[in-house]
Amino acid sequence: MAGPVTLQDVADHAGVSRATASLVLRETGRVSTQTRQRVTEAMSTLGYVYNRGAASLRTQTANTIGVVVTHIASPFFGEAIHGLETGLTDSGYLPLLVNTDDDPGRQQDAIQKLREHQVAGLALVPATGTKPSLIDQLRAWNMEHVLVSRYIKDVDAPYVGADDVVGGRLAATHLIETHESSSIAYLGGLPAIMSRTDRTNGVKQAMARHGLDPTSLVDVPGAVTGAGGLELGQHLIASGLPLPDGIICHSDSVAFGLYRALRIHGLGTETRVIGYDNIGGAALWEPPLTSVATQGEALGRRAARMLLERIKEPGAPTSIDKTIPELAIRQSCGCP
Amino acid sequence: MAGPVTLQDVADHAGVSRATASLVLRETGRVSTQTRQRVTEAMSTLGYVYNRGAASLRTQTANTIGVVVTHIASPFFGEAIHGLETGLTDSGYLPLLVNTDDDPGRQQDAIQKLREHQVAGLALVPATGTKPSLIDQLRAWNMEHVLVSRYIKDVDAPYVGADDVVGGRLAATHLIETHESSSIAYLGGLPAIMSRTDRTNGVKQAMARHGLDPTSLVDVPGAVTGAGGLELGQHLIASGLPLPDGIICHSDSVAFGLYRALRIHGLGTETRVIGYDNIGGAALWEPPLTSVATQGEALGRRAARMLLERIKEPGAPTSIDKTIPELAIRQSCGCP
DNA sequence: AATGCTGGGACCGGCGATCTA
DNA sequence: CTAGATCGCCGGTCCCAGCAT
Repeated sequence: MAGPVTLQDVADHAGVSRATASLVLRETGRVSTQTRQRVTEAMSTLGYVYNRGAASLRTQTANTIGVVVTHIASPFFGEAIHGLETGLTDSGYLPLLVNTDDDPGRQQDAIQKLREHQVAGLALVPATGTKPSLIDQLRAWNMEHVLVSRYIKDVDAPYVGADDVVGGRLAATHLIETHESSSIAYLGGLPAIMSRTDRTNGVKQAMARHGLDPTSLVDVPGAVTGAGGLELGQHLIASGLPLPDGIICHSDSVAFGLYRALRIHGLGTETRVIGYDNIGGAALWEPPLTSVATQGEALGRRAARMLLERIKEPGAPTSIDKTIPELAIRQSCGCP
Repeated sequence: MAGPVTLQDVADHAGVSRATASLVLRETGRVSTQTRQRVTEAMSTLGYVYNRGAASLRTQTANTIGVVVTHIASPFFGEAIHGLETGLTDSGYLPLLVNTDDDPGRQQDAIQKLREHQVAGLALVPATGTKPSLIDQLRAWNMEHVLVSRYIKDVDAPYVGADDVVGGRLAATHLIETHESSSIAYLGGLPAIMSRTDRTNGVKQAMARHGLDPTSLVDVPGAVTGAGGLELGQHLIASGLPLPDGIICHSDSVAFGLYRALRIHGLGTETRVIGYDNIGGAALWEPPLTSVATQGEALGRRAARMLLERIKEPGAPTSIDKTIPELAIRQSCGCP
């Protein structure tokens, strides 16, 4: 009646010792078929449930992974988390999920908590303003970790993400080569994050290669959300300056917001727009949104794989996995 | 060097017993200020980390909650998970997240795993085809649970969701009263889920009340995704029948897909559309999408609250929390 | 004698090195 | 050499006894 069924109960019921029951449980060691069967039977008749916490305590290993994310509800991170979850559970791990709302303080608290839970590793989308010392801490704590989708300047840490320089270049090159854009804007994204710097650098590279002045890039940082895109779009229009020929948005959501702003002012078809991440909704947008495909779900799966490899091989050198994105060309860029 | 710092190490360093150190840790019992300080100091100089697993083993209580979801990356569940995570972490709990892809088998596996982790409770979006016996099991296992956003027919279980009958009625009433729709379709959503039945019933109620034949409802079940909406929309158009005056979609994503289908055939403004859930992107859509607001994030927070209450008071009677949704009126329904 | 603090040691539920028949 | 048993251990928690005031 009272308390859970323990391995001792199973052993008693089967007339063997705890140790033997444990061997049966883990399908290891040498146990006769008869004994094995008796134990297995006892387990099911008693309704035994393995206590992973007790085992973890003894073996000093956990099968949980901390997943710390800045914006749990954003479409892109939704896809990335999906891939991460798949990769982890496929290997018998379980993610402990925490949202930081991009606040380094909450991030620190979260990591502390996860440490108390003795997670086997940490997949981290670092909040803007994360100090390099965090990585030093993680290393000092022997906490295996992988940064996902955002990295920290001049810090040597395992990383999985898209190659954002290429992403920016791809988008700009298409606008310039195919659509003869001569003035370009980059809209949205917090200025402090490296992926934004990389992308704008990629854009500038493309501009320079095609004889455009890179300093002419209209660089408008801001939130990464749809609301952010709307606001930035309103600003851009209200500035009174002529609209850039091509606008590259920091995310598809920003592009959606931008379109709302354009439409409010009857400018829905006045410029060419490219989004970023190619989330599921991009293809349904009107006009169907051309977007730099970073493949969130695959990215999440790769992050899981890298993290699990590092857990298996703790001494491994830090590896960087920057996938080359592709441009999903649709109509918002002006293509027919 | 070897192994983690334990409470014993802290006690030794501070010159007290483990028990005393433990009292300091938990800020309970009577410990002199001096002793407390010495212990606290020892903890920080040694870099002590609380081992929650060990504590959980002894106290037979966990502070993790299983969160089992059908579609981790869908915008609506993203918002709901966000609220859930907020509610849980605010109370010192941590969510163990598992995705089922709407597969009851994977769901069963997931719950088994979570049981082995001795989670304190379970927030479950039941996969379609979940048998009522699952709830019996949960009860027999003394596993506190709350169903989120989907419930199971004729099963008495704690539930947090929107009142879908009202939701359906709200949408249909608006189409009929304000826009004089006389033919209505309900698009998307798996036929087996109760929330869909509730919504279509609400729609039929509204039709009957306004002198329309409820059996004339064009009922088109299907996937809840944007791709699903696109496919169903294509079908609807290809059927050659005249387009219904008003189309209520099972989710905003379905509505997005439907619009793509309409636009492919140049019918983008030929009917009135209402979505469901009012996700963040609905307001940005062209035309801005009228949608039944179920408030995913608040729903998640309420689910967390109910679950935590049940954990605190295990004997409590099952409560049902059906929030009355509101209609977020924009332009897709034909409003100016 | 009562009160306030601290120490000893038995747990929780598995694991695994060592030992026995 | 094999099937199986013994028992201490992982790192906290908490009851109970002890000791100082």
